Amino acid sequence: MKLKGGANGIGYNTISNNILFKDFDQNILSDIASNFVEETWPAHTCSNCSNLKYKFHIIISGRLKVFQTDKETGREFTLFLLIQNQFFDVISLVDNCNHKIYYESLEEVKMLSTPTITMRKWLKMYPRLNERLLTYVSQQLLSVEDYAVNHTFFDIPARLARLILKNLNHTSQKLEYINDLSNEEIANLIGSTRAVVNRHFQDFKKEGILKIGRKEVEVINLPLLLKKATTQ
Amino acid sequence: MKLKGGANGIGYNTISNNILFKDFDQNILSDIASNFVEETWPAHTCSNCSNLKYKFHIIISGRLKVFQTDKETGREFTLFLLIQNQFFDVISLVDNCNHKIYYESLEEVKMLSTPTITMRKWLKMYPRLNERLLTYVSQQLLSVEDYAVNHTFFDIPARLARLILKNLNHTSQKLEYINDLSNEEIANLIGSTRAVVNRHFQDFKKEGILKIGRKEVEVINLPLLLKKATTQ
DNA sequence: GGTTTAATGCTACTTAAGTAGTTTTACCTC
DNA sequence: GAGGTAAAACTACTTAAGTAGCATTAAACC
Repeated sequence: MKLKGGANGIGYNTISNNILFKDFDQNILSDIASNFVEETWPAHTCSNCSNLKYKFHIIISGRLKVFQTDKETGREFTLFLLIQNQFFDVISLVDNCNHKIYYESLEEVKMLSTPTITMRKWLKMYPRLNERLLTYVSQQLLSVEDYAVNHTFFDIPARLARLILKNLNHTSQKLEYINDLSNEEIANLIGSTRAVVNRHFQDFKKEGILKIGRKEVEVINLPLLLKKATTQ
Repeated sequence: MKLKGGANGIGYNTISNNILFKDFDQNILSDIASNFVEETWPAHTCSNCSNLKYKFHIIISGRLKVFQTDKETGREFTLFLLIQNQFFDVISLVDNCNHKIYYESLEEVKMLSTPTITMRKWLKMYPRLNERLLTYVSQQLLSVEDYAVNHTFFDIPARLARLILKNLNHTSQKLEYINDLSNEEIANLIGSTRAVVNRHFQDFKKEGILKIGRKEVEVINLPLLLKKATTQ
């Protein structure tokens, strides 16, 4: 499962193209890459923060769901879907708070990992890293803020419409990145439940807004969808 | 309204005690302090990001509400209540995204401000600043995440109970920091409305959990409140 | 091709959040 | 102490989100 990330391997390529280490000297990059190991999580591998507390990860391929659960009801809420070049967990890098969070690979996910302690050493050595992590965390903050605003001000049809619009490829009229998700996973993204999401998908179909296949969504009437996204 | 922050004035004191600049050399601190000006916002002064886009602020005293509004319904949602030594807006410092957000002083608020461009210059000069901003933004991320989780998993009584517990002084049994807020402002904090918050406050009173005066909350039965906070 | 499994579709019901509107209370000011 | 104002308390109503349970369909796998 683990391979040493050699100077010319996938590790080096990932590191050198990553926003964090972009424009670092080549020999520094080699050194950094050699301190990362490659990990592969098969589809639907689950983990929680306590297992990963002491490691920092960079995704190479595949989608990783970052989520919270309510033990009482079993409901999930997806905070982020991480893809290529994104990292986790920045929070545990910054301070040792007990940030309870869960991870699941939606398909096979390849990633690089290095001990938190190593990453902290680099943060001291290369101050640029702090700046870049700051940009990344700020984007995450905006993303969660967006979720909070949507959940507070909009009903499910509007939240569903906004999720679709956010992930819409305007040339193909189809969804990118979340197109193959089940109703259940869509519900987790907008903070609702499968049955409710499905109910509104049916409405959207009847109103001629969407064409919905199995794990596939296509927008038929964009103006109507835009209207759904703003008015309750 | 504006005063030059002199080397021995309130500006210098605020800067030198702030987490951002703590342990900087005294002459650097003086230079930094001299680039800040003091501002006073009377109670209930409102502003939005577009007015403040080019300035970075540090609160000296008073509470500043950071919020979003829905124009349709007029509802508000409070993201943060900023107090002494906290800053805004870090996001506009990091990238020039159009982060739409509003500000309102709950009472008279004193703060220091400096142009964003000056702050950016310091970030380049003193890399430590990035590290400290990163810690601050990470905390904000956790705070918004907490809001999102609460809003997704818990009903109003639970969210209300959790808000009270988070702000409870365990020796006095009274609320700190948000004790004098109206039902309306409490509602904004948990993403609900005044009437609903009041309804559940009445229930909490009847159940002997809280004693509620005008703009004052006291916890009578802590175990029951804890129970409300976890079960729906 | 037949069986199993998972996703989707659908119906019926419950409940709590939101809304509107009015009444009462406390507080502040003159 | 009277009058005005803002917050809080209360009543009645509407609606949509959530829940449960089952039916149907598509895909996956022997």
